[in-house]
Amino acid sequence: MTNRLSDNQSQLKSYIIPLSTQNFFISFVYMLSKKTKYAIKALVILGKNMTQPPMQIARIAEEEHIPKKFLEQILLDLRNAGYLYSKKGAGGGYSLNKNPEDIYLVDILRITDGPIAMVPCASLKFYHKCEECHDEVTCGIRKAFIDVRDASLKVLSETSIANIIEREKTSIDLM
Amino acid sequence: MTNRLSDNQSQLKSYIIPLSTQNFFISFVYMLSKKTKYAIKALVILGKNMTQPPMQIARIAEEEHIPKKFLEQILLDLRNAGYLYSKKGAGGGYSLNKNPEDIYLVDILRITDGPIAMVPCASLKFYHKCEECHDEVTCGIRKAFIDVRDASLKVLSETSIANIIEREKTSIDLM
DNA sequence: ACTAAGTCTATATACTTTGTATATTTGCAT
DNA sequence: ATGCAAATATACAAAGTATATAGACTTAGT
Repeated sequence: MTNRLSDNQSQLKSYIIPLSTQNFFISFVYMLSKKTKYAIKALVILGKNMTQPPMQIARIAEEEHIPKKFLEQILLDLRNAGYLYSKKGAGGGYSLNKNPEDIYLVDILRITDGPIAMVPCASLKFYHKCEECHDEVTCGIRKAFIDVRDASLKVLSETSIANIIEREKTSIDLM
Repeated sequence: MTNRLSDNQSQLKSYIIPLSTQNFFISFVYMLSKKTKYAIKALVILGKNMTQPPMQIARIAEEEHIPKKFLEQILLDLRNAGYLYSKKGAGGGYSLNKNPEDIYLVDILRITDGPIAMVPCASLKFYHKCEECHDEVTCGIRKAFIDVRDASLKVLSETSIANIIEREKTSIDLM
């Protein structure tokens, strides 16, 4: 095993490819959707608005640079999930239906983007079988991504809208 | 703040929406791409093949039910990144260029899917500014997702192809 | 020289997200 | 009661991306 390796290692030299021919199209798609970003932003701004009358979609859209019609749909989802209160008619608008301390990132993500796990077979709330999978019970990939899910789930379940608002008061330069 | 809340709470009842009208189109897109899944599978099968001669693309494709032409591109990426050794001509094929113990999920993801973080402004290797961001230094969302990134990064940096192969020998029913 | 493999570039297809348009409903204010 | 302000609902258009396929080229073994 190891002699094969060192053999390969030495032969590799002739296979070094110049950077210019590498594929630079990076996929950013498994990242947070704009929908989710907008949702968090709306909840944050409404969380800061707790003592005020309901805030209109138009105003949130303007302040956060979100397309109004798109935001409407997002707020509707959050409302149907019980996180927002809405009032129609003149003087109407949206406000939080829970305390900012009680709205966690994990809840929002599940409403707007769906599963937290990176593979469907590792999802708690949106589980479904991977098509290509030979045997899910022994699948090592699945096990690895269950661990990943647990790690990110922990953070997402501990971070509330209130936390985010609180943290906006301090600066960071750490990365 | 709290009296407004309880007020909202009581008014909510009239706003309960039947499930049937809710949006059931769940986004599965920020999940692992097929490209990455195929990459991991290929590395795993090659990891089990360490003592054998190079394995042909066609064979990997067949065993793992991966479209051959698509797999070609993926293996090429992995090879250009130094993880695979390839040999042309008769008797050619692919083999690992590192020990399975030394190939980590985080490396593979960065080659095939790009960033680990869920927002570009929280990415270590693929950082770029969020367009919509007012002030990155105080952004609470960014801070939260730096924490998420660190959590999943830890697991992805600890899990190697060898770990995955090892774990395939045991069953789990835990979720 | 022939054949078996990987390499490279371009392009087609399908699917999602993102954003827009239009019509409708609800409720406040006068 | 009427008009206006706001949310609700549904459908659809636009843009972008992943996924897959095609074909010509290069390299190496026999």
